[in-house]
Amino acid sequence: MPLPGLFDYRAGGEVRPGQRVIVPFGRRELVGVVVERPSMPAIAEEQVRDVAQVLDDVPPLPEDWLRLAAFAADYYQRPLGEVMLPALPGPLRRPAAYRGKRAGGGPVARLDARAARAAGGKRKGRPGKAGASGDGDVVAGDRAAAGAPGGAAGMTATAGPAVPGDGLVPARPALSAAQQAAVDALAALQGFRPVLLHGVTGSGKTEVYLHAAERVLAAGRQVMLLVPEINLTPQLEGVLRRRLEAVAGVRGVAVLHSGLADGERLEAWLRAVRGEARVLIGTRLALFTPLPELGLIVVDEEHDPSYKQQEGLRYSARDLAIWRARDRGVPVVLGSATPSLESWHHATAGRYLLLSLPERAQAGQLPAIRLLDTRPLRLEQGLAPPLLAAVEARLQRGEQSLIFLNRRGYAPVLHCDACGWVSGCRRCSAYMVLHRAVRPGLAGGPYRHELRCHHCGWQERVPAACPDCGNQDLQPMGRGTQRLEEYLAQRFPQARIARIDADSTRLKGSAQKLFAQVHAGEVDILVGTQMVAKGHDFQNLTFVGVLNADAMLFSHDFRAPERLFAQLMQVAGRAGRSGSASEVFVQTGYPEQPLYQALVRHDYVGFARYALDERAAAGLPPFAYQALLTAEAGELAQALGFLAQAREAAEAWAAAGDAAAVAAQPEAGSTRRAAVAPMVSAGAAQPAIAADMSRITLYDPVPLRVVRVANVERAQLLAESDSRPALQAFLRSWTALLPTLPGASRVRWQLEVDPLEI
DNA sequence: AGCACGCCGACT
DNA sequence: GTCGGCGTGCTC
Repeated sequence: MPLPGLFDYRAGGEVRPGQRVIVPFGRRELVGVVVERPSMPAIAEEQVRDVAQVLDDVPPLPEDWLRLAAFAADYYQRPLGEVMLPALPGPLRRPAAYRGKRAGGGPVARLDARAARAAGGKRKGRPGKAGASGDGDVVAGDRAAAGAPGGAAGMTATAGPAVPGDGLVPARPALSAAQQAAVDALAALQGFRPVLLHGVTGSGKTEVYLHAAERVLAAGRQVMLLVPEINLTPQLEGVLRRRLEAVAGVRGVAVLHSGLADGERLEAWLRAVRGEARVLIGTRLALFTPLPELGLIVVDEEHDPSYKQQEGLRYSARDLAIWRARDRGVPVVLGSATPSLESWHHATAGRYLLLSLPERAQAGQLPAIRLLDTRPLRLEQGLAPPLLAAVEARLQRGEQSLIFLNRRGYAPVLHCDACGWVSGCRRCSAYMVLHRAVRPGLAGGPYRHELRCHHCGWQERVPAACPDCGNQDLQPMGRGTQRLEEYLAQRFPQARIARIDADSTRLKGSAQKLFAQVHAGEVDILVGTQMVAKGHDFQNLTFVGVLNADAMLFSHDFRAPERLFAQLMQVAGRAGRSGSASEVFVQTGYPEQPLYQALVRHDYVGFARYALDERAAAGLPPFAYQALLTAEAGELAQALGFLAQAREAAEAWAAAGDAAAVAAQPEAGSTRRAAVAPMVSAGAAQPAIAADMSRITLYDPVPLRVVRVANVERAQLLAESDSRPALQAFLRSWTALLPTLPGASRVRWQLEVDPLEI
């Protein structure tokens, strides 16, 4: 349960840490994980209840899994149960799956029985071990045997042998010199080592991962490959699957992500845990899968914000991957064309091994990027004439164009020119966005559109007239992808136009369908939000136009420039994959900005240097460590009040100096304590704290940018330190104190460690 | 998180 | 008189 602490039960005999048990909990039964066997219960013995059943249908969760969970719980200041819960497949967490008549031994037994029936007795339930299962093993065995003896040097040199047969496995391209150097460097690694693989878009990072993976597989170890969003990139999944199945066997590759049904997820998890799957490809949640023979972790597109879970346990799968690699003593490869500034900082400081792929591997040249200064231009529906001309030229040549606009809907707001009314959400402090109506019933007003709040989901019909003054001529302000699509259709009537954004891909499978149309050449102009920026190779795409990039340039989030640069590099990278010369136009009113100047030069390194200088000067991450306390309440004053209490309590610690810390931590060595801070007389009833408060900065509580969402008002308080351990020590004491504050019962609060958005 | 208890408003 | 709203408290 997401409750602090552990619960003690009585169990006879052979119950070991890592085993799952069914236990009574209040009036219910729950699946629990045995964490430790204390000699004494923490509560009166007569209150201790009995374990109802010990489950042994899966191997006990290994020690390193328990360590990982304990670390994550401690680091992110969340209950251990809350970490473990989502880390296990659903069916393994439900006691009902084991009790009652139909259960028949539980979900694992049922799954195995089904698999045995499917195998039809030929392979009589031979427990899979070390890749020795499944039909693909004939190939796998041969390749593994070829590569294994004396290391895999023979395998990874130049172009590997093409895998014969089905034509599904693409011919293996010869490695570029840079790729080869990276592969060799990875081959030389032993034990824990973080590696940053910095490769421009199209430089063939995937190929490097694959070679590294093949070597590890040949040595009989397992590989974990994390990707940001597997649902959006079935293309990548297909490539990885086919290539790795050639080595690990058809059953040797498991894929794990949140889109799977319970049974599928359980099956993939089991295959990984049992060692049948040699490669695990997955999204952030896959990080928590036990892998008995883990030999390598790869984090692809390591800068991607999707690695940060944004609800519940707000963990960073990339950061935990590095922790896990260290714990297991294996290398971890972080790959990106635009590494996070955190990773880049580590790499340039020598803490990570930096490997670079500076050129595109295949024919494709990097596209020429040009900034369109919009200030002197007259725009047509937000589009600069040179950009329209570039699209026109592509149409003439039968090539594809992509227009990138990171704003969905028709227009960001509806406006009354007569009185100044704007379409605000009644439940949020945000504008209602004008959308093309999906449900005709909602379509009223002059536009056959509807208004939608992107924060709370509220929808309503477009008013026929201004609610304040009755003016019947309400105007959409600004533009989103729908309006852009509409204009382009009118401007280029002969063109086939597709729009890819969260709205056009809401239905399952529709994203794949739209992408397939683009790949098949059935689309001339593609309009899209950031969804189109990731991962896709559009062979016939020779032009990318970027609109409204400046909006992000001036966001108040200090990470906005980093995200913008990464996004622009990514979207620019969609062009020119086939080798024909291609162009990227970025419309901006600020072409002199260093970010844009670096973009034109494809100069990540220059951008990173500039951005890191700014971060250092401002004392921001990666030069500082942060935690964000957020409070929600019916009224802003309550949220702010609670945060003020939280801050005052911490400041009282600081005022009391370290004396209380001395009292709180008798086990700490006295010399060390004396060195940390001078002794100050302890206040009479100061709560104890075991942190060096002189290294903690607490900022003023402030309302969130969108202060009200669904009638809840929100505020936040930032805590910062130049020392991660100091921050951690402070957070431990703070989270213990927060529930005892008088304002705590009036708000919902939440602490986020290493927040991505502030 | 559930699930109980518990104490005040709209129905049969 | 009863169903049911969600505030508060507990779960070894």
